[in-house]
Amino acid sequence: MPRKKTFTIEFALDKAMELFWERGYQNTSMREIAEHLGLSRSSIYATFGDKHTLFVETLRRYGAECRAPGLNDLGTAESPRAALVRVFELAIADAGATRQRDHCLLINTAMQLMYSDPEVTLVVESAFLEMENSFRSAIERAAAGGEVAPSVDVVQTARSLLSIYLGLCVLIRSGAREEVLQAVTHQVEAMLPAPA
Amino acid sequence: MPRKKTFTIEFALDKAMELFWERGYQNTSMREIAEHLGLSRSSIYATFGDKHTLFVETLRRYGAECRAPGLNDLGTAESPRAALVRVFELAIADAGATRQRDHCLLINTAMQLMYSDPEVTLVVESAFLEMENSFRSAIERAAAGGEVAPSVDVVQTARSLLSIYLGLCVLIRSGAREEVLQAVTHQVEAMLPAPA
DNA sequence: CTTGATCTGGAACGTATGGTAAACTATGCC
DNA sequence: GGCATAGTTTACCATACGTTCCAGATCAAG
Repeated sequence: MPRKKTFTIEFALDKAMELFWERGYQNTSMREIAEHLGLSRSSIYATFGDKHTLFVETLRRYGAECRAPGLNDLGTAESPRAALVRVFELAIADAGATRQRDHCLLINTAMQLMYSDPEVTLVVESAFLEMENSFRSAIERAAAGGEVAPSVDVVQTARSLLSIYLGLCVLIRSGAREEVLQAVTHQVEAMLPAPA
Repeated sequence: MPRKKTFTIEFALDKAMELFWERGYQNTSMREIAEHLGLSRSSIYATFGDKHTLFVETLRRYGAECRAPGLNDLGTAESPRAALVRVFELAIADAGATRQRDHCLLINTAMQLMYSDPEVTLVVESAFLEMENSFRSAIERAAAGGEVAPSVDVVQTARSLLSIYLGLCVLIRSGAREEVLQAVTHQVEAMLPAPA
């Protein structure tokens, strides 16, 4: 009996994400989202109920699907070490291409909404944990495959890589020079030395 | 002839900084600032003219005076290496003490206002560059004093430390567990190995 | 004490925002 | 074809914000 929706929620989330990503939560109004989506605000409110929950939904989708470029290949790559380094190189390369856009919506969010938003905090926390775990298992695989020295502390290195990656995102956003970003990549390589 | 101001601009900037620091730019209203300062809005507008310029002024003061805790000691410390490590330890320690408050207003700002604010971009960029330079000269001094191996690439390590520090701030903000933060400190130590 | 400049406080303005209510429209079942 | 259901739209509301204006308070010089 009912009328059918003229859009899928996935499409709406993706479109909304584009704006949140580019401008941040506070800087994106529901009007802009509606316009960007080609709908009126009420439809969005009817579907998602709230700007905040729309954003959380967006965040969840981002955390589930996108994350950092190259991160999803970590588990399957034949050379885990190369895949690890590639995560950082990709972040830098993409930064050059699309300057405006920070490449980690999660970090963006972490800095903006952590103030008093437990729901968002949870999503960000778990996303970071997942990144840490991706790094960890990749390092383990690399060690098992003889790509990195067994003396490397897996857990500590994974956590350090996470920290470096987040810092790299901040640097990119702040418009740091290419050489600075490259230094970070080299450091990542140095943190994953070949067996003696 | 004129009446005297009932507050110093330094005091006002410090007070305003407290709020901007805790809540970010967008989340801080001029009304809150006025209340926190014990003044009326007009006085603030008469003195600073604008929310934006007030913020930039605040940023400049922060960049000039505070920066990261422990960073100012880098140049004078007898043990530059220990001072370097201490910068990271302090960030973590302070994080435990005052949870709410991110310890780098600059990062906060970088993530929030970089979208389209060239003035702010400039301040943040130069502050990061200054941090990089502080790290660099400390590493140089440490190498000269025999605290770290001469094989350490000074420039690359300084830049990596900057990235790690920024990432650490994000992690702190995101409520990361103590162990994760500690891993970062250990990594910093590992990046500054003693001479063979 | 007067004067004149400056500062202060509060009211007020215009705007933009998140959110809502009610009218309108399309869909599918009887 | 009617009718109920759900989606979409238009118009609207209340609020909060940055900012400005104006009357009154406060000081220093003459």
